[in-house]
Amino acid sequence: MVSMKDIAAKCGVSVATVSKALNGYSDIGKKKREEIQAVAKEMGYFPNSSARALKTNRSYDLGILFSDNLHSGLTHDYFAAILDSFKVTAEASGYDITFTSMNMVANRRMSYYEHCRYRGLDGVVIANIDFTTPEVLELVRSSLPVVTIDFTFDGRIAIVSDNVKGMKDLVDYVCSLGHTKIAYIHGDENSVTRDRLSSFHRALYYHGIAAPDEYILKSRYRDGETTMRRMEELLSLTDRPTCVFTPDDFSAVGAYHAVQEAGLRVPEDISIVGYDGIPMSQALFPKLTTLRQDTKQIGKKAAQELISLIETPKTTLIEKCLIEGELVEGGSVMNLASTLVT
Amino acid sequence: MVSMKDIAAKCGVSVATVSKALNGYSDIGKKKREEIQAVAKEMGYFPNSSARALKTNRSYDLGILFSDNLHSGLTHDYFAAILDSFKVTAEASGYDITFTSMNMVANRRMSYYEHCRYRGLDGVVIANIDFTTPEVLELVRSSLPVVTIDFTFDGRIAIVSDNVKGMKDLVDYVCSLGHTKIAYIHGDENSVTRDRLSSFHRALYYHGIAAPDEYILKSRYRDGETTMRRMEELLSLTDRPTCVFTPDDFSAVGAYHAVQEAGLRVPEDISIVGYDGIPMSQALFPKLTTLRQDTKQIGKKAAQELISLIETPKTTLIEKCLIEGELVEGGSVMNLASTLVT
DNA sequence: TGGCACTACGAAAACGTTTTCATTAATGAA
DNA sequence: TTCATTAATGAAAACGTTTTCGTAGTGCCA
Repeated sequence: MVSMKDIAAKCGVSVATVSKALNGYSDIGKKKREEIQAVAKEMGYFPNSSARALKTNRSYDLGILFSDNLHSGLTHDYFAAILDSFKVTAEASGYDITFTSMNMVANRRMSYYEHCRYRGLDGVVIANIDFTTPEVLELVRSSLPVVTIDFTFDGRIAIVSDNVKGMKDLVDYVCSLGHTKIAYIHGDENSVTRDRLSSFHRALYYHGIAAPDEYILKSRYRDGETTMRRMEELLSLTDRPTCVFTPDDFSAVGAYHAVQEAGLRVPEDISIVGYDGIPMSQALFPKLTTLRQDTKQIGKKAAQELISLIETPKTTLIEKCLIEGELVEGGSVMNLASTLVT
Repeated sequence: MVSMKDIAAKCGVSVATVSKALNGYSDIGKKKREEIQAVAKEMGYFPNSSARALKTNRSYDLGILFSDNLHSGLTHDYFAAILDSFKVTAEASGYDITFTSMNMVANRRMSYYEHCRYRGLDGVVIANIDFTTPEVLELVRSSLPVVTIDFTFDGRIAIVSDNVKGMKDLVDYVCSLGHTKIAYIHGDENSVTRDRLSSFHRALYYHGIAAPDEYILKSRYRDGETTMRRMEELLSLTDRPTCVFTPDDFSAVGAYHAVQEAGLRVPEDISIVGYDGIPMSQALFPKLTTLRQDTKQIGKKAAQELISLIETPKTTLIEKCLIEGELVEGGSVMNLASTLVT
């Protein structure tokens, strides 16, 4: 590895001069600076991030904390898409990305926070994880720059998909097609679910509709099996809903299954809507009507805010950023209104 | 940040002693060692990876080089699953994972190789990328420990999904169900495609079948649209195949579409098989018959081999590791044999 | 000519480790 | 008691940077 010392020797200057020349300091003569830069390029010099980080306490490396559980972080379409976008934005700003885990180091399991300190990460983005564990709380309460996704902490920047508006849009759409008997199979209890559920009820209320208790069932996110069983329960009701909301696109497939098993059709016999707008949703028959979350924007915004927090903390507003999604009109919701009219 | 110096001061020993005690050297008295370790834990000491890396030239950080193209790396189910498994195995061995990109540093765009040197990565795994670009070749030809996935370089360890056996299994299965008119819409030209295509022809040959030219069409991986159009061409043939192989599960959906648009049914009118075995494939109607690639094993093996290459290079065999997949029997292939018998 | 303000550069310390080698203390043998 | 051996510890250099501060050199003005 060619170091500044080598360049200094070759140019007959000091290491300090090389450092300044390469970093564009103004107190090095133009001629000498250009000579040094030329030699550096010619010798194939590259800085050593460890040495630099050691001295400056800046690593230009961001941590991402995703669920440690096997097969729920990277293989989760929604979060994978966010991560992808986050990565693109961060890299464009000169930052690298490292996964934050609870590795072993020095014969001891490190907590997330300890891991970040160990690696000298400049900041962390947290997503898709149980935000209530002590390890996550330790990290969130630390002095490290942190941005959370789809979860809000006091005094921390949060990038949140606008579930309230998203759900309202879906309800408005479904109602506009004449549905009044609308059920909701929702996901696990958490803040996202709470937002969607209350928005669901409120939006219905504005349309003068109240969903009976037996129309509100609990499943789990990305769990097609459970959602299928809940769907079966709904189908067996004497007063069956005309439209069913599912936790997400993936579990909506379970609902499709249940309908088919019962010898019925989507949307002729019953309508189904999803949530997320992952590519798969538009590969189903019929295409799923769903709410596409703006993963690209969420990831980009998260990176921008985190970097802003790192580089210009004083001028960075600590706030909750709502990112709106977009309704995707598939063919899984029947138009009851036009049926009546015709 | 509490450093070894602080511990040394508190224990009244030298920094060298602290370092050795913490790293379990045998030439520190048991009593003193334990005392130092206790104080370190009490003071919340954690090593500084930058300082350590600077001194030892070992970062315990692995690079992963995935496609830089937006929406084709992380959001690609197959590679996301491999990465997930790689991450789990690497972290269990005390390694962190950093994305390798072509970031800007020191006013210059770094190549992949330069980036690895800059970060002092101990090794890199390369996957899902155009292996023929100069930047990738530079990396592969460098002295860095490298493991490639689904691509073979001379003198480099490669972890490769066994496409030859996988395709053979699929063909054998389909033939065992009585199919003889079998088409293959294959993906872009690359080594994976070549393996599958030649295995397809050879397996058919063993069954005494030769696929006519018009049964071999070219589409692209993960491209439902194009695959749909190819499927339409096949459906319009006077001598239509009874079974069609698609590039992968995702594009198989396009084939499903084409069949439906033509007013036909899968598998009654035409059979379809996919490749990959991603979760989505089992959410289709009917469930797709496909070959599930063992992503968990591929990722795990890649991590194991890479770490072995780093830690014990002399005893590490440079070889191509074939990972077998598993046939997933969905409902998308019609049993022509039993139809005849019954 | 002396004084002053710049400009351009270098010496050296520091960041937190690891590791070599020397040194001291303790132990055992004679 | 003395010498040799082993065990335990520390001093110091080194890794590759950044950054502070000092110092020559230069030009300018009075």
